[in-house]
Amino acid sequence: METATATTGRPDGRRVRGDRTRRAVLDAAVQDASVRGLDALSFGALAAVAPVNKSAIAGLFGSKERLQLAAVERAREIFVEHVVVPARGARPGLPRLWALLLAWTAYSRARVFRGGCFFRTVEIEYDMREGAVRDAVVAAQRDWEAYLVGHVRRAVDAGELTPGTDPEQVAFEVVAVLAAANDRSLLLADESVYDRALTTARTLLTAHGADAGALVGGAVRQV
Amino acid sequence: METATATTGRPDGRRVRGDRTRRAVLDAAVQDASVRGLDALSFGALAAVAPVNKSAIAGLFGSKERLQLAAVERAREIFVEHVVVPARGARPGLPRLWALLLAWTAYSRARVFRGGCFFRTVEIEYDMREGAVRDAVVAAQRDWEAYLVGHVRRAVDAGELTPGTDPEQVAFEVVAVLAAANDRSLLLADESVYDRALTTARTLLTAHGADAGALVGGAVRQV
DNA sequence: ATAGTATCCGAACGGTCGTACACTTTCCAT
DNA sequence: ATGGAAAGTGTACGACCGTTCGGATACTAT
Repeated sequence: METATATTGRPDGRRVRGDRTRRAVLDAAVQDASVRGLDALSFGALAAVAPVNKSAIAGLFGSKERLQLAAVERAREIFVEHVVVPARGARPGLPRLWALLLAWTAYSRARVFRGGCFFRTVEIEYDMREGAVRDAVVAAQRDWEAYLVGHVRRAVDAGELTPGTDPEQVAFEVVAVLAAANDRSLLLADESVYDRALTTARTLLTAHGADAGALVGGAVRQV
Repeated sequence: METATATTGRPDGRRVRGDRTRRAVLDAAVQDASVRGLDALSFGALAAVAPVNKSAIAGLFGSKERLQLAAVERAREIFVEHVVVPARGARPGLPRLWALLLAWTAYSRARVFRGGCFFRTVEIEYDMREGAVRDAVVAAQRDWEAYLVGHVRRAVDAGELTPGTDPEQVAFEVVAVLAAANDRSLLLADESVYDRALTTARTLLTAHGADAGALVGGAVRQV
């Protein structure tokens, strides 16, 4: 994000304009990709909804792969904004973990991305490929799971879950339940799966020793 | 499958030849589609590995959509062969349900389809589209879940699970766990997720009242 | 004023795609 | 023997793809 000039501190009008265009294109790109995948992105199709034409977009991003990488990065921002940030109101450990579950279901349910969770679509799309795009998708997933594992570990250390509980096992279970809710709600147009998912998460966390009273609510509580 | 002539009962040599080619192309198509999706199928790419050329394949299937529909149908056959049939050795109800879990993990683990479970790939691909292909994918998923629900219901009726247990809730949980194992093993090249998945399934089924002794084994027992 | 840089346009390139059509070959029916 | 049906070949078409290039425009730096 180098929009300032070298000598004067003033922002470079050219780069400002470019960033604005890039941003507009990327916002369309992540929506498209959440539905049809990153492979289906095309400069031509994006130009049809962007304020610039095909070759401008191609020049702005350099190559299709760089566009795809930028889309993944933009999607990460949106994900953090809609899932991680809202859950920060809850204490680290089990409360935060549960808040993340609620925030994630709300994020998926609200169709922040038109095609449901952006990362669900692209993870499946790139799970058997090689290259920079796959690496970026894998990194995003690893970061998210590491974040979950961290809060599970804190929950175990704080005695909110049974001592000896495997944090990675619990993270796997959380991810599985959320993914299934997202996928099924899209494929079968069934909104009830979000409640099912939270029910399953309650069952599992309770089995891991969580106090049932801590796993309540269908909306994210602020602070 | 109308390969016999009208008058004599003998098979029509032309159709036999056509069916053989169709089958060869479809077997390549389902493998491709499990990796790159049904949209990425192309007559040209299939012709490169098939014993006939591009226009022959196009003529043989009529259109790309008909090829995609045939691929879904072929994938269903393969799925039944590798998951449903092996589990038939177990008694209906909870034993069958557990056998299906074991058979499914074995099927995913063995990469019967190169890109992991064919249906995982195409469900995500078509979850926000319309048309005959999507309808076929949805139908396959509904049939599979209905089959699971049936055995959960039998398990409840037989007292193998807690009375009052919601069969659809349990089926959702089973599907979620299996899907997550498949997806993660592909994306993160982590084979341990299959054990994690079975562990989670054990936790859930036990929470639903299943006897822990009935949920053992990492391989499918025959009869 | 001048040089240099970034955005954007318009046109063109080679390549792949799905589809269509005319044609030959193989096989069954009468 | 003759006609029809199906498989398979070869060619061609228009559409879209990613990428490249020359040039116009807007802005900054010196």
